[in-house]
Amino acid sequence: MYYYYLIMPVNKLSPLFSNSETIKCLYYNKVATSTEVSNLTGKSIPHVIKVLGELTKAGYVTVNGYASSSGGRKPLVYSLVADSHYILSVAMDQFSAQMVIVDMNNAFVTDTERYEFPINELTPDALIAYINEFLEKKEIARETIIGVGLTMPGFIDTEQNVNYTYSSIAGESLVGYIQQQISIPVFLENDSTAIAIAEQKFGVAAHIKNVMVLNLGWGIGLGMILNDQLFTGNNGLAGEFSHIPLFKNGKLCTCGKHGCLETEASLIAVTANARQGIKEGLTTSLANYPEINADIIIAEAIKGDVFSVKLISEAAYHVGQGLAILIHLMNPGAIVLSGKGSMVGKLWLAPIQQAINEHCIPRLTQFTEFKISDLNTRAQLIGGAALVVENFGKALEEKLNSIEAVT
Amino acid sequence: MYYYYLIMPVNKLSPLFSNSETIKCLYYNKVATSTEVSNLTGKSIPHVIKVLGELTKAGYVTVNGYASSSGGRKPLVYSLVADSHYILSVAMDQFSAQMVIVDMNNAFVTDTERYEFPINELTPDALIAYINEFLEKKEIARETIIGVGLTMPGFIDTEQNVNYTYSSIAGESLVGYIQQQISIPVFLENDSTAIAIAEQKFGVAAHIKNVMVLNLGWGIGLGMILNDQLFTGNNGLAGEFSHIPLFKNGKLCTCGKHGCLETEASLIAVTANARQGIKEGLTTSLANYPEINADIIIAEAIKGDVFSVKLISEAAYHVGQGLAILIHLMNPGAIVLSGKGSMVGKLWLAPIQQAINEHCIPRLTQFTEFKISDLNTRAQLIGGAALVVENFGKALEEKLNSIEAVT
DNA sequence: GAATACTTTTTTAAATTTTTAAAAAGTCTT
DNA sequence: AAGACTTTTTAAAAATTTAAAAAAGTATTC
Repeated sequence: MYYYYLIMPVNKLSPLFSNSETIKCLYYNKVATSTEVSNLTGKSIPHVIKVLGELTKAGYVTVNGYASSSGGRKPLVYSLVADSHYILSVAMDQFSAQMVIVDMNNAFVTDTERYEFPINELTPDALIAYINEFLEKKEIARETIIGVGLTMPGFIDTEQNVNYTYSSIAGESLVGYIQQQISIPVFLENDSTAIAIAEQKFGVAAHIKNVMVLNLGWGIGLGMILNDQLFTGNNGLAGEFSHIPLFKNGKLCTCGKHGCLETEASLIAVTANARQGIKEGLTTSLANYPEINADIIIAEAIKGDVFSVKLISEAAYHVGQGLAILIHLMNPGAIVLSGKGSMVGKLWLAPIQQAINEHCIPRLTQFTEFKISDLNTRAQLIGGAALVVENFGKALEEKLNSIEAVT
Repeated sequence: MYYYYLIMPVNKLSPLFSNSETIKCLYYNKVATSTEVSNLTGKSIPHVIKVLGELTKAGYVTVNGYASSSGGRKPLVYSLVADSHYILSVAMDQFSAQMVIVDMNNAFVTDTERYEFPINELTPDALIAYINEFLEKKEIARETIIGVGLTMPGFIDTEQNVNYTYSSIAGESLVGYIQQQISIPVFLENDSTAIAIAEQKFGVAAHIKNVMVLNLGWGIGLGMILNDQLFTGNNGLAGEFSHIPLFKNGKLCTCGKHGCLETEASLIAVTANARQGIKEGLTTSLANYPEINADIIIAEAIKGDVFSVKLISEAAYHVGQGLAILIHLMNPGAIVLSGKGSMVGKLWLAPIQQAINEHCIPRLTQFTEFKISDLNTRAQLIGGAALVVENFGKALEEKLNSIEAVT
């Protein structure tokens, strides 16, 4: 089992790289017929059938019987062999990392574990230790893991594999270092971008050509799907929705500028406003807590605390102001509320709509639909796994190279 | 000559449609070697050489001798036959239409004529009369014109071929009507989008993957090049930069909303501010005019009138505020100042930079370059012609169909 | 309820396209 | 001026697509 890749002649495997489009297709659709794969990959049916046959022989793909037909020959149904490979998804936010292992049917095959630490204190070696600990605990053979999807906040340059914001963990060449230490290919991506991928492939953004996916968390991230593909800008830094200069409130933002959207609309701003309100002696159930945080405000808002609802509504209205700009510029087919904050998506929706109605040309708004994510807190983990699938060919190749280097 | 298309068997021509990528490539590069065409179209060299041979035989392409080589066999240089076809470009703004005929080397082969009228009073029949008048005056055989590129301001849905803003001239099916009346295929596009195409293909935006092209005119239009291709949103309505809600000035915009960028930054706003200043008795050479307009203010600003410069600077600063948002969202490689207003591009640049410095995260600005168009007032006309080239295959097909219908 | 018409998928064979390799044509250095 | 190196073009092989036929169903009709 361990020597699987070694026994197989290298040049025998090479067609697999070019077949990664078919693998992606099956991963995102769970099951598919040859016609469906043909339509999705843009390859001809005879070619697709040949590829599927090869992949079946190689153990990546299996036939699941026949699908029904509206009249005509029943098509064979193909799917990936769920346990042929696994993916480790590592989803970080400012204060923790969540890990889970995903199979080739996009199913979580382990519990999700959370490791807590402030992100800017994390070292590569500490992260490696967490990953090793997790893998040993879950008793998944390292050789079956095709790649690690590492997703985190920050300005991430995916060409250079660098996180400019948190360079201690993902600075220059550190991704390469981690990859080498755990002997599994590692793919790095921004958290909001990962969430956008998840929503596009498995969420409410599926099959919409142009989508703005909001990551409602500590800040307000934005992942953009334009013309059915991820848009990350000229240097991978697009989507800094949080820091668009929108207010003349004089409030200093963490980015060093004044009046960013974040200063009025993030959960950090909401928490600050809550503290101010309590200090002023407002009637609110928040006053019963010794110390408050965003989770508490959200919880109380759901329970119906008027002040908490007002706080979130205000933030949401400001987000809506920003979205009005986005709609004018991008004319998107949909805007998706995702990320942690989407758990209370309906609380956000009304004030956002209000702001849009006030600030948008009606002719434009009619084309943009609002949707609330149903992936909940799993979005980033799913996106991280999809990131590895997107790079399946590359992952396989790197795995081969590393094994070749050992022999 | 007249029956050229009829003599040729229809199915003989069909490969030409699929060769339109090669034609586009030659049109945009003026001259190109087989290797260049191969790289640009993504087709293999043997295939490109075959296609070029066919096109040469059909009279579309000619060989221009050999290019120099940095070491190695000299490549053959191909170009389009300049007079094999012509394009009529019709560029409208709010008050006039400019027309010119362009050959297959992207050269203007006639003078540019201007027809004046308020755009919302123009009828399709009037436009048809202007076009016919122009064509007869220029003595260009109608059969050699492969298509008309019609570009104008307004919310244009390129799927439906409808201008929602000025529907009297380009409402439902009116484009089809014009096309039928003049027996030449017509292609409709937004003015700012046309300018963006022109800048990408022939201007300072060439070879940059992600570019924001500003159309500085009566309003402030925006055409976006994302991942090397035009982005027009889910319904062709993207780029409404003029109407992003940015101010709390209470000023009513033509769009019906308050506080649009246009209310502070357009030439209309500049003119209003100028009148106000004159009324207040400020010292300015503008006071010498019985009635002022944007052209006069620009002229006086160039001459050095302090008040005029201040007016334009203020507008430019506001444009810069909007651009700061754009940079955060899109992380563009370049921002191009184009359109009529770019004639005084340097006047705009300093205050825009000022605003960017104040409102943008420095890490982002370093990746975005500012450029001033060198296409001047020709940008929209060039873009209109390019629009026809982009649809060359379609144009040829429609021409064929219309001739077929006659026989 | 069997025969026929219609759909849809799969297979087969032919045509096209692309890739790979080799040959031709040229430049540059020593 | 010869040989090493580059680049384009041609030729042959490999891969992919297109078109057509065959296979396997479903629905309808008499």
